[in-house]
Amino acid sequence: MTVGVRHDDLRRRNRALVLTALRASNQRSRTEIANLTGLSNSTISAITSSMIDEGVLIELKGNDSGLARRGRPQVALALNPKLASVVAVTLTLDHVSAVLIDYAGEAVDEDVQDLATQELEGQALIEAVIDCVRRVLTRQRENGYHPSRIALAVQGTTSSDSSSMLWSPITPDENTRFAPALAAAFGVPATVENDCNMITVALKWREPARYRTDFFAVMLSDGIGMGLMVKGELFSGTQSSGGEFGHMIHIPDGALCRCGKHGCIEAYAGNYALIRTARGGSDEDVPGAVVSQVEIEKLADAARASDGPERAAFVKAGRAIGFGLGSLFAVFDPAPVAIVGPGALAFDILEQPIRDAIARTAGGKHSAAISFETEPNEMPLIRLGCAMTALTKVDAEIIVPGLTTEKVLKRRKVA
Amino acid sequence: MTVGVRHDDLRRRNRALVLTALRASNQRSRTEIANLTGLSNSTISAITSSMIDEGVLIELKGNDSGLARRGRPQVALALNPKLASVVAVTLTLDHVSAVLIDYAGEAVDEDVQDLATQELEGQALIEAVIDCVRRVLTRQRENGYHPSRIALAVQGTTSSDSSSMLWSPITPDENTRFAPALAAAFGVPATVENDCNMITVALKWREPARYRTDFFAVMLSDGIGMGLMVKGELFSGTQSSGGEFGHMIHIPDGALCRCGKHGCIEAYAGNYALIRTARGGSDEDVPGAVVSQVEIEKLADAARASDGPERAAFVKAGRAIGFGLGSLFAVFDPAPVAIVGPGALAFDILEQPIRDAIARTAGGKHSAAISFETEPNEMPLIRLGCAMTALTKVDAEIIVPGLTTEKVLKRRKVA
DNA sequence: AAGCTTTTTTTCGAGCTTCGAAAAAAATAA
DNA sequence: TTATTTTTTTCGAAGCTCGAAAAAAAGCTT
Repeated sequence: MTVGVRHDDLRRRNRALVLTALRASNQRSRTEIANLTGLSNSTISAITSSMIDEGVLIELKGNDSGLARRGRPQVALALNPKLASVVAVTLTLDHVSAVLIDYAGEAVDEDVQDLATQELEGQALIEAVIDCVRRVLTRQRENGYHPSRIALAVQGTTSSDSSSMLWSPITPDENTRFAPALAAAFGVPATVENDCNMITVALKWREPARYRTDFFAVMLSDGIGMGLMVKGELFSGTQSSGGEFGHMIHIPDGALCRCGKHGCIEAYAGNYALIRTARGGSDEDVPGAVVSQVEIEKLADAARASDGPERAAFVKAGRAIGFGLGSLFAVFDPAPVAIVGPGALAFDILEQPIRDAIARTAGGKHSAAISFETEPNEMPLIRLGCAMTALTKVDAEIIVPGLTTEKVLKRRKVA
Repeated sequence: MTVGVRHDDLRRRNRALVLTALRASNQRSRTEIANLTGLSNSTISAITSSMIDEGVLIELKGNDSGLARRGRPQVALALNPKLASVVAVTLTLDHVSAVLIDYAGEAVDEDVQDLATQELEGQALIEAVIDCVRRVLTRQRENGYHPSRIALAVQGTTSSDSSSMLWSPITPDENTRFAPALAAAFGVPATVENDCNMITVALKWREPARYRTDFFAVMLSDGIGMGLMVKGELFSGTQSSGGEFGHMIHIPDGALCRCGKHGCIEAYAGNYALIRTARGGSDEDVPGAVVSQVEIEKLADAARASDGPERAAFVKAGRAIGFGLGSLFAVFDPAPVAIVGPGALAFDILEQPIRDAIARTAGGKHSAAISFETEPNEMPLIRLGCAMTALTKVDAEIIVPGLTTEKVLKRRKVA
């Protein structure tokens, strides 16, 4: 049963609203916040003034945005970048990167490292990630940054409690418990999230006009991932990160997938599948090593040039993706689709087969109306999603009224 | 942007909590409600006493539940059945029924009518539904029932604003705008909902222990429907009722479906598909008329008796359902499944093929652990779901503090 | 049967919070 | 320098929840 609403919950909620308004756009005046939230000016005044005292917000002075109007000028409020910081870590095939981000969402410093992820056992992988984070932190310690959270994004399935990477294509190890290890190493809470989910979160922050309430983010790379935004909320699985679009079944008992099962969408549309098909391999050929981006680009160029086996491979892939989307649309209803990742570079070849397939499904009733946007470079999105996920959690601690920021931060240190 | 929380929202929320607690179990004392909601005894006392004044709640006196304990006895509170009423209407193939339900959720009177739905145009169908409702109401008017809402459940897709039936197998008409017509005829708000969604809602009310937060309700009948409960909320589509499990693609460009597309799950597992397959028809045969339940029972008996074409038909159907569930599990993660409707009577033949197929998918990792419960009789569930949906909406009007119940009811009359 | 114990329910004052109105502040316009 | 306009703060009123205390309503004891 949901628990009753007490009096301080009210203040907490409204503090959260103020924080959200400022996260969505770097700076806002009290009056703007009042209009945005529907709360009265006096309430916003009370809330912001206590948040300024706590060091959560700062006034941006001497910041007249050009136009000089009559009347007392609005004074812009902003999140205090020095209040806290978080580390957004991204672990992909052969690379790990850690970015230190201040409370206002600006990147402070970054460390990128090559890593033979496929040859690293779980513990070694964890340590490599920790090292990467440590490098940024030692470099920035003198500047007074003590991050209060670490968010890691990985390719692969993660647990719904954000503690473990359950399975990933980038390493043989299973159920790697990143979160506890990172938490222990740095004395702050840590989470592991699925990369596609982070992309989905990021799209909403970056382009709220286009990606508002309902959309699908499909990641085309070696594997096929997906993130779903449904009714304005990230839709994750009930037990895991969910959204394993690549492992919906395209052809029952069909082509061999990297996951060991047969007929998954990925077994037709993943990079390895494209290569397998284009080179005339059998559907039963065991998925090979990870394909370089250059190779896929060559394949795409060949497909564009002539109607040979390369083009057939892309058509087969598009067909798998299209029928999969059609099935999804039957359950969720049609919604805009963002095609993210390297595969977006070949979307010109994929689009028609995808649309043709969707049109052959009941779910794709209005297939022509479905919008596809492409975004080949997924890394900035993953980082943004990670950063916003972590910062939103910091916000959740800060909104507790009566608890001064120092207390919040101290509590973190102890934990 | 979410709107700020004002002071009276607080009271409204807590009133809602009290109402929910009483809806979930017929009667509860103030102390029980306080413990359940986490609110203080004084608050519950204040809220319930004003709700009693408003006529929303009543005290059940002289109702000592046997055990005589020391101390002042708890006095049971209950929803006042006379406060309001709703009509739950169910429109299925060849039948329409309307049940008058009091505010406490008890059925008062019912009208059932045979109806040649497949031969009725939209307007005639609407009028038949209106007539059915009118019969119950005129019969009960002398007893002082003036329902404040009408909820209609139909087989088929409905719009997400609950105003129209977009498509249904029971009638050739499309986009039948039931809700405005019912609202106009009776002067109260009306909604149209998908039957499977109502079943899903009902399962949660009826067996909260088993069907709590995440489960799938699959309806096996002439068509294949589904309702999803995800994280404790009914999951409906963004534009329509969604959850069109039957029209996820099983075999791309496969068997001809009733919807006109090819390869839908329904084209293998719907009643018409079972008959088509068992009788050695081609996958391209146009789906025939609606199959009687008797005929399907005969088919099931034949399948049980010997390993002939009938059993092959059920295996093919189970395989389609299983692969579909596997794809769903990839997106939502595995969850309990309730098999509802006439098809549940043949579940003994279907279960093994379903489990076999699920086990062949990545989503069905733990296929053996997935629980299936069967419930052949769907009508009571549809009605319960309808009733609870309507009553919950009545609750939402009643919780507005300061607005006396008379005002709420008067407002309804005017509207 | 009267008083005691136990449990539930109500009453009452304190402490928050939000709101509207009025006041104060800070700029431009005249 | 004064008037005007707009933003922000201040202040009192009203509403809500809470804890403590009081009242109510039963069984238990002697």
